[in-house]
Amino acid sequence: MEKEITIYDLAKILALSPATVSRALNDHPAINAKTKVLIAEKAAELGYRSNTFASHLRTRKTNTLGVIVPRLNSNFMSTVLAGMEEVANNFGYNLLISQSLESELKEQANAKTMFNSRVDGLLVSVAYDTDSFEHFSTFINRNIPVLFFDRIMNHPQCGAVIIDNEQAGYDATRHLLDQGCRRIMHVTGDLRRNVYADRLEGFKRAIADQNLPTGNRLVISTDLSQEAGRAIAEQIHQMEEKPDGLFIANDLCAAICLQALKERGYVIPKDIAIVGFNNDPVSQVVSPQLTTVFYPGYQMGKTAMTTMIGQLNGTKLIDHLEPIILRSELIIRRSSIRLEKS
Amino acid sequence: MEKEITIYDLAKILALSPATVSRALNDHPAINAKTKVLIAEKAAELGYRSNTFASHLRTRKTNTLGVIVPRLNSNFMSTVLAGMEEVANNFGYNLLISQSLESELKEQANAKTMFNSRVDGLLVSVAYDTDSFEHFSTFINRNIPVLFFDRIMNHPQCGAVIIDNEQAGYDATRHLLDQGCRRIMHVTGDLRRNVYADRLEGFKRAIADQNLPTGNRLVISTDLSQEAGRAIAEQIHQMEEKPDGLFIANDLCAAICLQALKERGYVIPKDIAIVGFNNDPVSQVVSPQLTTVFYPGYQMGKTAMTTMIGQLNGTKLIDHLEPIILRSELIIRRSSIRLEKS
DNA sequence: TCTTGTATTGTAACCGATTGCATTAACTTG
DNA sequence: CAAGTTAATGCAATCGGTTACAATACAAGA
Repeated sequence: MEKEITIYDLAKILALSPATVSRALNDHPAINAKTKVLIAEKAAELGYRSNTFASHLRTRKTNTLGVIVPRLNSNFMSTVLAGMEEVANNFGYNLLISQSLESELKEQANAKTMFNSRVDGLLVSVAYDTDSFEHFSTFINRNIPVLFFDRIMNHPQCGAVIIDNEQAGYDATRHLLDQGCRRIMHVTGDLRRNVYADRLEGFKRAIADQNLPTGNRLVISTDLSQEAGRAIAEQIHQMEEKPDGLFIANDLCAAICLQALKERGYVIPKDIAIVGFNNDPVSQVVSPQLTTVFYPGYQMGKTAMTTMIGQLNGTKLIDHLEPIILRSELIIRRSSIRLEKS
Repeated sequence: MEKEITIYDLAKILALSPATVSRALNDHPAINAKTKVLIAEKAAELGYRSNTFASHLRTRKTNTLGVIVPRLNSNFMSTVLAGMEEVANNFGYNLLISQSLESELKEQANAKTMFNSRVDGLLVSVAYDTDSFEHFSTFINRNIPVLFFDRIMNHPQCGAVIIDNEQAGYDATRHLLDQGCRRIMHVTGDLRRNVYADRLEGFKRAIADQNLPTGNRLVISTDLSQEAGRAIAEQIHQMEEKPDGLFIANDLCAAICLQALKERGYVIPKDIAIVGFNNDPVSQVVSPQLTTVFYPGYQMGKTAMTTMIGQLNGTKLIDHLEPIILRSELIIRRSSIRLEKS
């Protein structure tokens, strides 16, 4: 079990040439079926494993895909990754995963690492504060496919997998309106990110549909952190005209806010109805349980990876790059129910 | 920006030999400082990037480390990974991350992939149901270092980074006892895993210290899932002699259980005091907030990675493999406070 | 001046798999 | 039976760095 054995060893033992061994192992049609079996058996017996570096060096393919996400520690992201991994594994691809920790700088560094590792493709959900596209152009210029998911950048040569955030924002807001809310506040993230900008659009459309004022006074852009949740509660507490509905674009932030509001004596949902986003486990743990939007993470991961691999194999056309839109769904729980169903 | 340039190109342009270029780029001492600068500048100018495969093929090192974790989607794990990534990046290592999803089979498949990718080292937190060590021996046999963290396997040739779970279990239980609990139930995971077995030991020691019976009737082994949390609440509800304290080895499970108990009319902590484990964000979102044990995830990731890289560089002795024990800390919150401090 | 030492650079053989271009053997066909 | 096919295998160059072992140049010491 010590020395690594190569196709040359196999060739020598079987009195064949390395070329034949190589072809046999790759199931090349020109090789006799019996020879293939013979070689395969010997390879298994001796514990042969292909040296991927020699192979990559020669073929100029790494069978490795890079994935850059803002953070790993959300239920959503790790579910996405599980989906990606499943598909990637099935197709014999490895995943090089890294987190940008919501910083463009780190994201650039990660991209550079991926580039130097010569990934065959890159899947990205961009950081909070990313403005530049430059660290991705590097890939585009070398014809390495880049696919965005969830938090996307618009670029004609990049694919994208998303949910319909505008519609989800609309549905969430509409639900609050249906529950009788007339003064709805929306807490969102960085509006450079499509997910937040789109949800805001949906929010505005729902408000406008009811002929209510759509001013920006009730829209607050934060980093959606736990601290932000607390700060929002405090801010509401200080307001003269308090909102009666609250749509927060992140469950954990919403849950913390909900709790902080309760501590200040507000009754949820009577005083303020709340809707979150993502269907994170926390949404089921707060009381009252949080109404939220289900995000199909696993599906998103699978779809993104399938698309990427399809593109690499040339199965999918490279120029057909309409974003792929997955379905999300409003999950209604007690934090927003003010009217019993008639 | 199209063609990849190599050290041969650089050599030709600068009228030097490839060997000199290679050495210069690797900062070899034998190369004249001025030559180095010259080469470095030209390399930068032309956008040269080293072909890692050629390099790996020759050096038989991949500069890639494998990480296998049960799941990515816990606050704890992603924090650990962030710590690992930081250190790995600093030392120029890449990370190949995969999740076993708590299944030994998947873990074995992951290990195999890692092996075939020729990782220089492997960091593992083992799955729930892993019994066999075989998929790790493969590495040991080839002298590839394996380091366990958090959920470890005992093996003389493997390093380990853990917290003192026994002590943490003791502290948690002791706290409940100090709050007047006399009938404490412990909900734990698979006892083949050190983290759960050790916490149970601590639990038993604390109970025994008070001369209370340490029978196993009040110890329940589950998968610590959300469903398990609900099931436990139901089970307690059915019991004749109900516990007055509950120590659950996982925050999310504990939070769900707490809520389910509340729904059945129990008052927390008056009827039942509850302590969780991990200091997951959910612990701050339930009400009352959950007493828990802080787990130094980031630190654990950094320590594990530093140890691994030290071993690879030969800085650390390979046979000095005492487990490294990090400090954890009981965080007391309202879910367990029955006696005001005197 | 000749020898020895030091600093710097070059030569060429690897690492292990892949693949275009033969080559050989076996089989058809006229 | 010769010529032409087809099937199976081999030869050798290639991918791009790395590194043991020279080779060269120049300075210092004898």
